[in-house]
Amino acid sequence: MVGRPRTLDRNHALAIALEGYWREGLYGMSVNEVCRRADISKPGLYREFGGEDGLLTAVLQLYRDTVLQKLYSLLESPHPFEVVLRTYVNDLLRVTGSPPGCFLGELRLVKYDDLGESTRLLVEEFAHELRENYKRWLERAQTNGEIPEDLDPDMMARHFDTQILTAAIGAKRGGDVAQIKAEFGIAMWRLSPDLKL
Amino acid sequence: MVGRPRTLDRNHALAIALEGYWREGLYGMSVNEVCRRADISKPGLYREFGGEDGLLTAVLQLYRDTVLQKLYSLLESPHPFEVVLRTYVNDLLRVTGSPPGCFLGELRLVKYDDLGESTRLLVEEFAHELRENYKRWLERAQTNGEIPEDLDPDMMARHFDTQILTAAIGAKRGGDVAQIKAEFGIAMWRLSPDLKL
DNA sequence: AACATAAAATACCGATCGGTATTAAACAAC
DNA sequence: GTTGTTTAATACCGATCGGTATTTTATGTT
Repeated sequence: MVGRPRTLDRNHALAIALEGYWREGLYGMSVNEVCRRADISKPGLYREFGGEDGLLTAVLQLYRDTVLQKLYSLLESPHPFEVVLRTYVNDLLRVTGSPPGCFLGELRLVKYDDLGESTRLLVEEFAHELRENYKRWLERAQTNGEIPEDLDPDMMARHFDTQILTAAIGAKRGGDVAQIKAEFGIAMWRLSPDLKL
Repeated sequence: MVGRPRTLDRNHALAIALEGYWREGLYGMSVNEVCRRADISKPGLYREFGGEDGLLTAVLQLYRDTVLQKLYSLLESPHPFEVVLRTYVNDLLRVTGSPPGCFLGELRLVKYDDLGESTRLLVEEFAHELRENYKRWLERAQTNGEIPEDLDPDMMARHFDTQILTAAIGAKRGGDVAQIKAEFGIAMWRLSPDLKL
């Protein structure tokens, strides 16, 4: 038995939702607004995603599988530490194309109760995954003698994570890119005193 | 001619509002909630403060005249750089008493259009004032030879401001204080390599 | 053509938001 | 005690939120 053919384009809706939540933030978007922009009905969205929590988990998965995966491959590349770091920061602060800032990072900053349970769990998981990638990258740099070896990798990973998030926030707020880079360079002094961004 | 005697306690309402906005954030409070907690009527609040914009400017002024002023005096104290820095960070990360985090810092992170015009201007003014205090303090430390002298004071002030804000965000989110201090120490390496917090 | 099915869209739900019109109450002056 | 003035409190406004009950529409099956 078949019913009325579906016209809802899930991938298109997800792309619209990601763009919206990424650019406007959790408090700047709403399921109503997503429906408006994606030109779908609200019951359609709820049938497809179950609710805002389900929508956000799907959106976050999309973000991970597209944006974050590329960062992970960059971190695994065999290029020198400083080259990878420079590329990473420049990718982060690039204004063209996708919205500025880090979508995952923004979700990590919202209040606990403002995320649904599934979304909150996924945010935790992806944040951990991101830090683990940082850690592996920094450990390799240590064994290559590119950064000091007397620092705990976990410590460095958390520090790098924090500073990247800080830079992303600055970029999102429209801060001067040169200024953000300069501050990032100072904060990275312990790891890479001669860093040129 | 005199009318009905006023029962609205402006200072009490302001204290309640500051506590609320500081602890719950802009998106976690509302004028309705302030009225509920302070046990005042909504028209009363609007007569006294004009609206949410007016309420927030008054609240922000109260924050500056109480919390920030104490930090300014600390920054002007004749104690050694590291002593002041240690006290400053410990005050910031102390959990007891007032809400965690920095109220001004949180307002600086909300989206542009989510603040009324007066509040936005005051946030800008107080953020500038704070950075100027940082700058004067750091310049004195430079002339005293306590921190490197080859760094631009404006640059250092912005860096310090950013890192303090980052630490405050971490504290507000209930992060481990020792961890936050450790990260702050790494970020401050350029200014004070032997910093003990 | 009649029917079952599944997705579509309209229209609604209660709650909350920032803000206000309106009415009730407490005082001084007369 | 009546009047004028000022404040307080109740009750409301339109908009928006996340979420849903209900109805319409488009298909395949019989």
